[in-house]
Amino acid sequence: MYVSQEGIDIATIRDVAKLAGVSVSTVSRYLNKSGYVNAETEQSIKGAIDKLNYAPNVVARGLAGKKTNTIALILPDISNLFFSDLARAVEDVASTYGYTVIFGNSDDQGIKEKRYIETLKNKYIDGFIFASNTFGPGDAEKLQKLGIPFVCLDRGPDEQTSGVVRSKNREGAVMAVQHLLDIGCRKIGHIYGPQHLITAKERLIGFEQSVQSFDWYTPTLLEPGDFRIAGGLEATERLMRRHPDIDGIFAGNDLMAVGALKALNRMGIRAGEQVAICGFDGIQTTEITSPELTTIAQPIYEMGALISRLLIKKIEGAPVEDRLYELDVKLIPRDSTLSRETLSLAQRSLYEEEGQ
Amino acid sequence: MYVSQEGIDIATIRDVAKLAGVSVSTVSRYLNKSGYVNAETEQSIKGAIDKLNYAPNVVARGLAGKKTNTIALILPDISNLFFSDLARAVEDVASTYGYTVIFGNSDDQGIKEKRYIETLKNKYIDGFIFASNTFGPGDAEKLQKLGIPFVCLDRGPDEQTSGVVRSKNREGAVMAVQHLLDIGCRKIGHIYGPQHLITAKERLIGFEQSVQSFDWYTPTLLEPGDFRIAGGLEATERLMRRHPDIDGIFAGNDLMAVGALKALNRMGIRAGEQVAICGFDGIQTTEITSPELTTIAQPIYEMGALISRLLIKKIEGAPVEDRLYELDVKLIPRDSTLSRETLSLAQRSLYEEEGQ
DNA sequence: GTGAAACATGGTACCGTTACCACATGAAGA
DNA sequence: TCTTCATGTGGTAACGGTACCATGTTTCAC
Repeated sequence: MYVSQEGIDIATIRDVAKLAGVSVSTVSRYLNKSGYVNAETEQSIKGAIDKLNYAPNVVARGLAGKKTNTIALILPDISNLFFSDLARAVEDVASTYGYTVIFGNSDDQGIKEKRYIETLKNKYIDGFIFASNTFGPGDAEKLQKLGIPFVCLDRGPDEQTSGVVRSKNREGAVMAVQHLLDIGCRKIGHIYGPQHLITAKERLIGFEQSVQSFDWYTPTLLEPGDFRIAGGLEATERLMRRHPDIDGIFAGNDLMAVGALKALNRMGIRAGEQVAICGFDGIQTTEITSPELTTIAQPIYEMGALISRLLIKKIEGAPVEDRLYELDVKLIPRDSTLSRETLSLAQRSLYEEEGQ
Repeated sequence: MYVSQEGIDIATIRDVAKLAGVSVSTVSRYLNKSGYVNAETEQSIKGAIDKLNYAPNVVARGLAGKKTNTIALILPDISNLFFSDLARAVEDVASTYGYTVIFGNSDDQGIKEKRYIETLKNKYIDGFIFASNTFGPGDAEKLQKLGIPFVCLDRGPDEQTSGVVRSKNREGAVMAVQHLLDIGCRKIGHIYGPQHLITAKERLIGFEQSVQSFDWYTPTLLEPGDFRIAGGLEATERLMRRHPDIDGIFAGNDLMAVGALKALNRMGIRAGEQVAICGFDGIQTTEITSPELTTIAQPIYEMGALISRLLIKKIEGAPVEDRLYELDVKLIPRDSTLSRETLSLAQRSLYEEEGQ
């Protein structure tokens, strides 16, 4: 059975003041560099702090100053590869600036999200990062009223009211199609994600933009998916049944691309050779499949780093433009999109690697 | 540029008291159910709270009562699949009990871990979960002195001083070997993880235990890896070069098993048919490879749920045994370990699925 | 009828900081 | 000499709760 020890009392600012022979005000000024402190006094305070191993109580500070050096990261699901990468970046940056990160899983349910906002607002959280898709104008207004800064991933509650970080989804889709065309694809299908997600929508638009002028293009080359493996798998099956002559698939995200890979595998179709596959996101998993997945990589880490830096700047009152920050995506060609040339190249590099 | 709005002042307990026509003490008693409150009084307090949309300030509560309803989860790296799954479970349970979760990435560096402890102890964190491998007796003693409860994943600072949750690693290794033998393997290698990790050590012991009586066994069938994909890949290459007749590999964790798969693939060896592979952990990724990976699955979610439930019980003073909680692992046979029989079974199920 | 126990409520000193104001000193400029 | 201002320090009321103590009223058993 657990028995709390307690007892050990931690030094307070009063203890420091007493030991240093000054007032708490002076110690406080020293700690916050918020006023005059004589050089000698400073030394004796420093000594007292060392001797007592004193560290300011952040809770008391929080109460007095309404600032807790804590930010909240609300995302759909931390166990989702994309978001755990993002979380890592956010925490890295936050801890550099002396902030602590609280996370919450919304499962894209508005109620859960609101619950986090409620709970955390009276914990004096300094700011929020929303990577969740259910964050709406109502929530934004509430936070604004409370004076709590926030930034959003992918989509803001409405343009211009908050910083939004996302990557160039439309442009990425165009790159994907171009790449598929480059390697020789002549009939490309697209598995698109849930259209309430701006990322999915933009990628679909980019795809349509790129292919509509081709005579092989028909809207039945579009197939809905759910941004998950299973959805990608089923969508691919439907798509291939409808258009057995497809030679390229652009999946709206990597997980669906993995599903597509599985589907082709089951159907006995060689992915990368008979049908090329290109995903979107650049999650770690794309390196694990075989063939490895070609993908349009979002700079996930950079996005996380940028978004938390933006938030911290807002919190600390630095000038921050409340606008859309669109980051570049990058094509990472791998074996799931082999052209005749790249095929031979890939094989050559394979030999080289074996020779090491 | 961001301009904090502030202004909107939140109702305090004093506002509630005034509106309800009672004293703050009475409201406080009502809120905490910590004393007598008349039924009528209760109603008017309830009314006032509703009208003012009052919610207690957790920071003030924290200062007064040294309890913040916040726990910290210190893990090596949130972007690691295993730990993000774990984090999900921890947060799920914690939020059920009204707790908020702070996370920190230690990268298995003791210094970072200590830094988190320092930072968080004066945030009046209620308790710690350490999933990090650098948590030592010194840290434990410090927390104990401070009266801050903690629990550990996999390994405690020393037996009996804290709750430790892990799974049956040794037993799992035995299961893995048995499975490989069952499907017909006659020469099995093992890629073991870093031996300062108790999980890696136990799995190695389990492996040795299971194979040492066979005449084909020789210590050169053991190969070190780093618990990551690259390490597993290289280890497999070394292993296969040394023993080209190996027909089964037990990798110390799933990531290394993925590496092994990649290595075999490069060498032109059909994983699952010529050489069987079994991993350990049960991370999501094992379903993504092809062939899909057989693995000894740890009950990751249950482990996370249990560990946070233990911590919360400790925090709330409920009786908790400070002991080792060992959870069962489970063999998940997949295509990377096909026996002749299972091979035919697998193919049959494949046809069935296609027929759907 | 009386004392004890249960019920009900209010006052206020903390919890550990910060922010503001008051005050003192010495140097510089008019 | 008298302001003015930079420097340096201390006192203390917040911040928003909780917890303890004091005070009063009922209720009820003996």
